[in-house]
Amino acid sequence: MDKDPSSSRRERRIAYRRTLILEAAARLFAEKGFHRTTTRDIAEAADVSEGTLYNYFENKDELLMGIITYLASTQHLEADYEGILSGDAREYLHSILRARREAIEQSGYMLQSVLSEILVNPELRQRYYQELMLPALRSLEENLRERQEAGQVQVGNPVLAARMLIGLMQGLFLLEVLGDPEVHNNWDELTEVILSILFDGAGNQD
Amino acid sequence: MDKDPSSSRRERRIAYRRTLILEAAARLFAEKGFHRTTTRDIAEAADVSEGTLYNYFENKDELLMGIITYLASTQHLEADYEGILSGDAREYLHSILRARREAIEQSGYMLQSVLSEILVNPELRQRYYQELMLPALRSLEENLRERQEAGQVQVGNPVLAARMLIGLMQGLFLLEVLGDPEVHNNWDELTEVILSILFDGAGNQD
Amino acid sequence: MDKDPSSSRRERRIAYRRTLILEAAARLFAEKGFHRTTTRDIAEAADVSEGTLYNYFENKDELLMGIITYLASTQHLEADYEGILSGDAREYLHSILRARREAIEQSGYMLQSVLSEILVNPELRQRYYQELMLPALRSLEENLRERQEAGQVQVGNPVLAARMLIGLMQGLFLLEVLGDPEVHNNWDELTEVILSILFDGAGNQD
Amino acid sequence: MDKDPSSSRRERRIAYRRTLILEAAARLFAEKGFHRTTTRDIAEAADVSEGTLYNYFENKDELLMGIITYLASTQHLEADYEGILSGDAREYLHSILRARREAIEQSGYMLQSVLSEILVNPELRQRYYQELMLPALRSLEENLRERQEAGQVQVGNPVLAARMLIGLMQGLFLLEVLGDPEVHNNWDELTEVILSILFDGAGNQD
DNA sequence: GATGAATGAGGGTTCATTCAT
DNA sequence: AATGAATGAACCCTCATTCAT
Repeated sequence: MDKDPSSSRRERRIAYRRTLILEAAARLFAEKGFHRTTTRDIAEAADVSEGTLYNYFENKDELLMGIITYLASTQHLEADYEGILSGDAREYLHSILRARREAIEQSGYMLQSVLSEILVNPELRQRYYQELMLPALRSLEENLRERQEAGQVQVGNPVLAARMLIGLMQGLFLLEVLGDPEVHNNWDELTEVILSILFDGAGNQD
Repeated sequence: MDKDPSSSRRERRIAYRRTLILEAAARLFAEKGFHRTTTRDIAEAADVSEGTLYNYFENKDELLMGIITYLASTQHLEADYEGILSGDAREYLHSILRARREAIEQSGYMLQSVLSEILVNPELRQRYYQELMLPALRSLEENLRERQEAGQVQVGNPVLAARMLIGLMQGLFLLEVLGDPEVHNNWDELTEVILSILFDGAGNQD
Repeated sequence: MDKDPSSSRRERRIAYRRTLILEAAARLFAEKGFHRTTTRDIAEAADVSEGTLYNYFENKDELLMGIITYLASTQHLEADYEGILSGDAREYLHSILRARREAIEQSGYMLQSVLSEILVNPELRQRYYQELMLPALRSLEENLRERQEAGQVQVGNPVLAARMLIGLMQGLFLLEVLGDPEVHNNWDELTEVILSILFDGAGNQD
Repeated sequence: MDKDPSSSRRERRIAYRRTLILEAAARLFAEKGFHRTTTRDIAEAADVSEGTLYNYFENKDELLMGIITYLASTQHLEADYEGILSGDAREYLHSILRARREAIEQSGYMLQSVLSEILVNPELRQRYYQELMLPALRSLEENLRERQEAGQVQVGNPVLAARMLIGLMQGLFLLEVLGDPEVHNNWDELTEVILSILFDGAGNQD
């Protein structure tokens, strides 16, 4: 009697359903915004009833919190920025930019869905900053400090340099969301321009 | 009878009230978001009746449009980026960063109020991009191109370099909104770090 | 220009509307209970929109509170019980019973609408007790005490005798609501029986 | 195999569980009302699952019916009122008041839980009247009639006098529920006052 | 019999918008 | 132009009930 397998299959389906709901919600939030998305919309997109939503999330706000937690758990931004010291500094930055690009392609809609509300919801804002932003900033700071000590880079204050780089990437994401065709179509060349300026400087030293 | 003087005085009063409403709305939108702000909230903050709002704006959405138009008309971002070719390139970038800082201090809440909706409202997004973003990008592109032709800077593709710089500034604004204390408290030092990296490069060329 | 009269007519209509809503609500609450009555039901019965309900009452619960306040303001139960000392004691009690009967015929549905919830809603219960029950008890106590001192009646402890009489009247109201035909059809005879027992006693003193 | 014993043990367990559910429900209904009590509340209080409730009761309304039936089967109000003719009339009334007091102390919450709905639910009201009220009224009527014929009491119309007495006791219960401290704290003295007035009259016959 | 996840109809409440004054 | 009461569509959420396990 395959009862255990079947019940574990059910359990898995239940656990999976939470993710399905979260993804459906995030997609809709990114498309039309948190407030213009109704719980009915989400239920339909996730192929469950409205009531079921509330078996998985206490209320609509908790869906946003859930998205942040999900992002924090799957993205491990700090991992991206920890990198390996042994690697060439330029290659390190290159890999960061590549990782960001991939993350955005895969789950940019999640970031977008949440970013809109973060701008105007203090509670959410703090959670986002603590759980996603700060870990990323800390990892990058640390890496820059070590590389600077090792003489690989010259960034002055690593704490502020980390802000500059993270800010740069957030800003490029914003331009992408705004639909700027240059950023969208020429990512690779843009990466080159960025790397070149950041490493060699835009000043004409000749 | 002196209708013209009296009506122009009235016109001025009307225009002034329109601005008052817009500022009240923007402040509230930045604080708690467009959708959590009711027309009643705005009416109270602007010290008019709800009905009166609709004499100045067709509907609530038009307030957002109004804020964008207001920003476009008062900020003249392109002016910031046009700068003067004669000036030193480093000094030019420095002045851009200073201008951004001042603009954000004065009317950052307006940008914030609108940015949240821009992320999830295609119509608004396009308007923002066309009226504010693109002019700024174009000015900066042009300036960079001319400076590069004059041999003052080395940025590769000026179109993409402009994206990098504008993106960087947008991203720093985001970090500021998120409440990052480093960005907020050490703006001058951050400016130095940015200028140094952008001009001299972070790579250790010794 | 009859502007003042017309606006005061409007004002009167507005003030009156509150009462209309309250009466409509009470009638429905008595018929099918507070919880089985929807705000839509009330709005339709009062011939206003649902939204308008909320211009007059903060929420559905406040309708119940409003009914209690209305009862307290219109019934002036204490007045009923204050009576006139000069009057014959038996006539006094008779007039109390008559007054109760009339009050119940006119606004019994209001009492019924509220009584159901009072039994299971502590907040409402306290309000009802303080605003309606206690004043009536106090007046009756006082009257009984004075009459007893004047040698008109013999009730032992007036505080408890007041409980007995008020309890009796509440209980008869309950029997009426329960649809007991005897109480409903023979009120006058019942009054005689009550007066006779209360004054002369049911014990056979011969 | 001994199926009968085991099944009767099971039957007993089932009947017991039914009672547990009923008691849990009544307690909650008395506390916060029928409509504010969810089936989940009841299930938790009775330590069963929500689904199990529906194995014992067809639906939520049937719980109320069940409570009335339970009251009717356990209280046997008629028994209280039948009394023994041989006893002294005053003693008879005294024992009635004592019995009510005890019944209320033991299962007043059940009466309260059901009374609230009775006031606004015609179906329930009729059932309550037929199954509980009428039997009590009939017994008391009969007893009074016999005692009057025997010359023990003078109540005029025994049918109406029964209403007066039952009404009085219901009304005292209401005052108790309302939290009146006098009724609650001085029950014995109140009993004396009532007996004295009912038997000897409040009129000053000297 | 027992469970509890899934359901979806229905309810209270909000709020942008209108319009008579 | 200014007002603010009236409106009603729409939304979030609850909860009695069902049913597969």
